Amino acid sequence: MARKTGSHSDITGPKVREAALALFAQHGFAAVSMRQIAAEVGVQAGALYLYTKDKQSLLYDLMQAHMDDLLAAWEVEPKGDGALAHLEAFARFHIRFHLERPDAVFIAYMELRNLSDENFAAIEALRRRYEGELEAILRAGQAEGVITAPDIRLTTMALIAMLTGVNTWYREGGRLSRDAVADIYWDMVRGAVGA
Amino acid sequence: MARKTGSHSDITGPKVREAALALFAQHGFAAVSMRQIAAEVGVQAGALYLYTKDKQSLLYDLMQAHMDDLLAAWEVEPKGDGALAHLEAFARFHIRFHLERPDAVFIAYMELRNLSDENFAAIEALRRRYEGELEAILRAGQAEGVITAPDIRLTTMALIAMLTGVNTWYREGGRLSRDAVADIYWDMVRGAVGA
DNA sequence: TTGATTTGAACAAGCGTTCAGTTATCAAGG
DNA sequence: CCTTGATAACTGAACGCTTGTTCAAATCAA
Repeated sequence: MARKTGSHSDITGPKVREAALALFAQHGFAAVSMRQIAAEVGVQAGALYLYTKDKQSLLYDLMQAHMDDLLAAWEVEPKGDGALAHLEAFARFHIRFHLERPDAVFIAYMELRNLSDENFAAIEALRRRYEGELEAILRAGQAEGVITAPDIRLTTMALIAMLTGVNTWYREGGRLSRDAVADIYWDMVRGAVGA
Repeated sequence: MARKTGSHSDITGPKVREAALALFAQHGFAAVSMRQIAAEVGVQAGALYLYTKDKQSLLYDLMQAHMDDLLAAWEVEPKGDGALAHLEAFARFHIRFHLERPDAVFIAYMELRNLSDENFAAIEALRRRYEGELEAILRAGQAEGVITAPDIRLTTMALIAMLTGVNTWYREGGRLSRDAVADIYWDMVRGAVGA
């Protein structure tokens, strides 16, 4: 039976994932060794295998948890009435959510090629589900006649790239607050879809 | 005196860079070994060191060559009259140039963290020069009163992210031709800057 | 005492890089 | 046209180190 209090595994487990997340984001999955992760946690390399099957699973678990968080958070996000309000909610949500966890976002975009085939397929499916959310909003907007876009699928990809791009340059404590950035990006999104 | 014809180094040198480009793009810099590159070229690992100082320089040379190509190609690109024509030229050029060399683009975006500090600074400087080109166009457009953007620097980053994003989903022989994609993206760019 | 947790050493394999030695290629001389 | 000598191009083995992973033994908390 698992120990309730004072159990180290309840502490070490999360610490392993946190350390792996930070190190993978900084140096890249392939460039980080299990010994580096272990050192960050304060443990010997062998102990990591009590918390992960292998290095590949460690990466996959991080990415999967991130995508699950993303989809779950969007599901409960207030969305307002009408396609345009829906679109604004999505843009603001996307920027906020991604700026709150830059390491996980970085890994989810950069380390796809280090996943095994099955793991890659699983993550890709989650990503497509998220893209599908935006795509549905745009189609609704088209049906309502509040947006004009010649190719919804293309617009979806363009908007996601633009919004995710914030992570590449935004620095905490910089010129603009997150809300100010979201305001400006929402304006650009609206313009791009002709609304 | 260097031999003129039949010299293998004139062939092997480029082959090394081509193989490294393809392998780095597919698996990532850190995940590719010198022996893998050598095998792709059809040579033993030691022979690579006749063509590159070390693995790090190989990466840097690829990225530098790519950025130089980019800046040189934009310099000679016909740009039309007025800021709006200029902006359209940039958008179409960016998409075309990037779609023509997806491997180099991928590496230039994904492997920055595997560069040494000096090499990173050098590549970043080139990237900023390119971003500066777009930024200057947007400022001119603002001065001419043909675009409306509350923050030019932000708009620059947003547009570049959106345009570069094409590389993540475009597949040769897909639904849309490159020109069709460029048409649609140019429409979105124009909308995003309120023109 | 029990069982979860961690150590520390070991494993075979692979890493980037170097270098003495071998092979291939061309220019010059006969 | 053939041989020779020079050198560019490359091999193959070796260097010291690091890699992911396993596991018997030690340590720890309850």
